[in-house]
Amino acid sequence: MARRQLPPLNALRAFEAFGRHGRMTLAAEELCVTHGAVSRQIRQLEDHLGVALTEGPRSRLRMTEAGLKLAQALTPAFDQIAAASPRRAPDGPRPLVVSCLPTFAMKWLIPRLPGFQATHPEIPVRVAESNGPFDFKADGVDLAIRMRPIGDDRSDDSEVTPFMDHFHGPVMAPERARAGMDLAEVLALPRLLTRTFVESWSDWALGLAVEDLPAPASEQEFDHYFYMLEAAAAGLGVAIGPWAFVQRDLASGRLVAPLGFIPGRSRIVALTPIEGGSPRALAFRDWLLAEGASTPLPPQAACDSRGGR
Amino acid sequence: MARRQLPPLNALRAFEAFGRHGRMTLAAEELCVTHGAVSRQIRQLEDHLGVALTEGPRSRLRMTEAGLKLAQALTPAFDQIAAASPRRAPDGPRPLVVSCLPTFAMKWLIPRLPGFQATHPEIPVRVAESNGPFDFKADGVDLAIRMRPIGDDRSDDSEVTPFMDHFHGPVMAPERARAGMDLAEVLALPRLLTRTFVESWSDWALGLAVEDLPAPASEQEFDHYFYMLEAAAAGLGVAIGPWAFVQRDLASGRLVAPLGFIPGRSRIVALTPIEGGSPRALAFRDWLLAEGASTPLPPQAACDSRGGR
DNA sequence: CGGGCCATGTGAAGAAACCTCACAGAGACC
DNA sequence: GGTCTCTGTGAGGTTTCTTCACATGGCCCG
Repeated sequence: MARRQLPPLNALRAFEAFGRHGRMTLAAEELCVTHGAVSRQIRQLEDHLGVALTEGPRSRLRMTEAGLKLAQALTPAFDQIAAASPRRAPDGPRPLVVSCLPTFAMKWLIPRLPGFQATHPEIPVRVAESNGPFDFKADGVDLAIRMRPIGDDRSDDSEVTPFMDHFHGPVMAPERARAGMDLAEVLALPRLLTRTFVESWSDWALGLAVEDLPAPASEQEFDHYFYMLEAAAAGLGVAIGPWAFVQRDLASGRLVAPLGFIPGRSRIVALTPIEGGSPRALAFRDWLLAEGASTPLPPQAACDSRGGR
Repeated sequence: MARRQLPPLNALRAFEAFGRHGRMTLAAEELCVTHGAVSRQIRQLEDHLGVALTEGPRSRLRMTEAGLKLAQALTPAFDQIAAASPRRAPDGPRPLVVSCLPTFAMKWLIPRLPGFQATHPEIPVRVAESNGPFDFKADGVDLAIRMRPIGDDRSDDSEVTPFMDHFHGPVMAPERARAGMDLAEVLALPRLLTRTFVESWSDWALGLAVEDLPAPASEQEFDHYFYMLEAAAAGLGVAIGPWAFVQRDLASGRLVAPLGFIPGRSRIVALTPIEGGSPRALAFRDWLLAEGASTPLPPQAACDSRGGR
């Protein structure tokens, strides 16, 4: 008689967070619980569905294809729920609202936020994740972080402050890579794309001074950057990963970048209202500049603009 | 640090079910819990959000506008989750799959299903709710229920069996209605539409031999029939309601139909595969015919084809 | 107008789910 | 081999959810 037979919702939420972060420990942090709780929830979900959602050794867990598919559907569903749920007005002072690309927030900004809080404990920060355009006034945004082509630093209603260069390169699971892999080999692998930045491959090729990329073995498109990167980690193919997004996964060995990284045609910029940028927003911008300057640069590209071996 | 601050998910599920059914008791039945549990969940959700989601006396509860907005967003989100969640294969015999319009399922078919089960306990039935086209083989559908214009009883791949006539008329909350209300008064009210049947008003006007409807005070469109009807019950305006869908709400007084009902240009039909319709599907079709014949007809239309007073 | 009916609100107690703590196992890296 | 990181798990406590039974309040009908 039940119209729907939904899996346990809390387990779905836990798995969705795991899907985005790629590690239970991080998902647990987001949900404000211990890693054990997340482990149990995901286990419960797998039992309920009768499908393996994770695979690999405990120390380097990845999603199965079924898991990736489920997580990709869950993220927009929960986003929709979050967007539709009115929030009661907070008691404290209005936080500084920073609009940011979701993956940049997760992989770069949020891990560094405690540093900002340490220097400016009086400024509460709220990160609003968004890919698209925004309006300072209508959306209550104080500062936005976006990608901008180099040179395109003019805007009618915002001041553009580049604070970090953008390097990118092909990344994949260690099992797919070989020592001394060359360009042709990489291009022969299945390619992974993200809908939020479909030009990634052509942009990267342009940086290599390669006009036309050969057709790939296959292509697969994802709705979000982080799912594309998780798919790469799961061994489904090769993705163009921005240095800032994959730095930690490279360090931990979940991903490798056999061709290294090259500078992209964009920079990561902070946007502030052209007039009346609040002191708090300017303080945040200054902190971004300092953090950008102290972020390590990628290793020397193993494959420079001459291409191939 | 939490990326999202989602309300309690189980409370959202309870409220979503309440939103579709319009009554806690029915929602509780769907969720296989008692009405008290649903009542508490919704109360918890209202406390969490700090927003009233329901209003009106206990015996005739309705959603507030905020509640309607939330419920409308939750339904597709949960649908998406349900669609993405793989289900383990059931143990028992393959059930008879009946594809049906969601609102017809909820308001007419499901309340009568126990009657079918009583006569045919050996045939398990699964109701698959769907608005769109379907494929008997690809979707595993044994029988489908759809609306069909009268006379359009031919089909390449299915046998069409009309089993119930379609009557419709404007319905609204009792507070919006007056005794002796006439056509002009009804047409002056805010109009409610549903995306799944946008022609409802023009179809109804055609039945009245009225060529052009005057522009309404305002229009509001909903994604589902049942939300449009809930909006009508909440007093947001007037909707064209099919007799089969609103019969129970009229009986209970949640809705009134001051102009009565007139025959529509469609009939409700059962579709079975043109060849190899299983005996189980035919048994179900026969049962539909009997149920359709025994469904009471609407009261005499207070407003016939001459229109107005 | 009073009794019956229906649907929801609620107190208290029991049931279920969840979380934490602490430790174990398993790779990875040096 | 030692150490670090991350996940799996047993036991036990805590919170949350449900149920049952009854109360409340509106509607209908005679």
